[in-house]
Amino acid sequence: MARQTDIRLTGTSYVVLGMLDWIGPSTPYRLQRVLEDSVEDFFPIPHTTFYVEPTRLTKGGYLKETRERGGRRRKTYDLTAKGRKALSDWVEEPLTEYGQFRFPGMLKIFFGADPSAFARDQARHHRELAQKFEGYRTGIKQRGVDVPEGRRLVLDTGIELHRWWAERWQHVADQTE
Amino acid sequence: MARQTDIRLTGTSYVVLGMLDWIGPSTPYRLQRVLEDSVEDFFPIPHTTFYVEPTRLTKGGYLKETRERGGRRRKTYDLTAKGRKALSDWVEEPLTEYGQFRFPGMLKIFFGADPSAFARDQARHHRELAQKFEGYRTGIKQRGVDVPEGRRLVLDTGIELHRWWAERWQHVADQTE
DNA sequence: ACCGTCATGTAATCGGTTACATGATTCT
DNA sequence: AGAATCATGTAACCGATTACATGACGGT
Repeated sequence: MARQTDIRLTGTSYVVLGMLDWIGPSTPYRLQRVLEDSVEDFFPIPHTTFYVEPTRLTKGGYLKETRERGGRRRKTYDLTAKGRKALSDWVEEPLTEYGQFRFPGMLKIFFGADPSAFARDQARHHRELAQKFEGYRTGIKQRGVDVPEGRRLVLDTGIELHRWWAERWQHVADQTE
Repeated sequence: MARQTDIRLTGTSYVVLGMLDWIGPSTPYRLQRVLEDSVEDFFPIPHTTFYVEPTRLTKGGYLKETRERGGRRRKTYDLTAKGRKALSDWVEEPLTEYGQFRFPGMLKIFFGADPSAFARDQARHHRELAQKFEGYRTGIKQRGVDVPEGRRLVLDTGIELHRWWAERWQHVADQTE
């Protein structure tokens, strides 16, 4: 077995582990695309991180990497036993953190910016995201796919959340113009 | 004038600049305390960063630092003209980013955790925060303090947001036990 | 055959975080 | 006087981001 370095597992790490467990062996690109359509809302990750983080995880022994011979010479990652174990440990562990928000717009308003300059655009953004995920939900329902309760719950929350923010920004826009 | 290093201004930088503009010359500790009671919700920052970031900003020429002689030898920071300018530029600039969420709890649920283990606690957390900020709002109203519209708006949004999340987690708790 | 975009990465930087430490003040 | 907690910092690490770059593929 290759020498392993000790690495710390971060939220990002668990996203990678979790997604590999969910969708099976994947390339960084695929991980990124699937993230966009699933939990990006609750844990955004830039695309390059998917080329960096799996390397780390491989060094730590949580993943194994295989590389395509020809063509794009893609790297594909898969969970090792250690990776699978780490993931399920994390899932079982009690949750110690609370959610966080990062809203530069609110910051700007707080420090004096005029919301009417951007509130409408922010509203549109959240409305679009709500619609996108609603589309997924409808698709799932129509095709009668069996989705685990947890995932349904997260999807629902995402939809409601974006709706809420869309309304909120709309409210701000209406009030301030 | 002291030699200035070029530094990039981040969200954190603008929080520091904005708060100094708002509450006047302050120590790191004070900045941190005031943050907790204001925009922490929309931009969380750990306490040590308030001892580091102002140093950076001072190097960049955005702040000036004065140090207490005796006692705790506190450092107090204040805006320079450059700092004030940077802040107002940022306030005027169009907003290019959208809000982000980071909810490890949702992540865990998505990857299979049992929400009933922590949903109730998460709900309590958000309920408490909602109450805390409601307290501020009531206080402001009762004392008839004149708060700029933007700040009122952000405060309101914070309250509603935490209420929403409290209800949401409560809903999750009720559904899954 | 060319063009656009899809896809895949590397390298370097640096901001944020963690871990550690200790002095000052307040409370009992 | 002693305990508790309030307050103030430093140092080092490292994960995430930014900037850069280029090859593969699909469409026309």
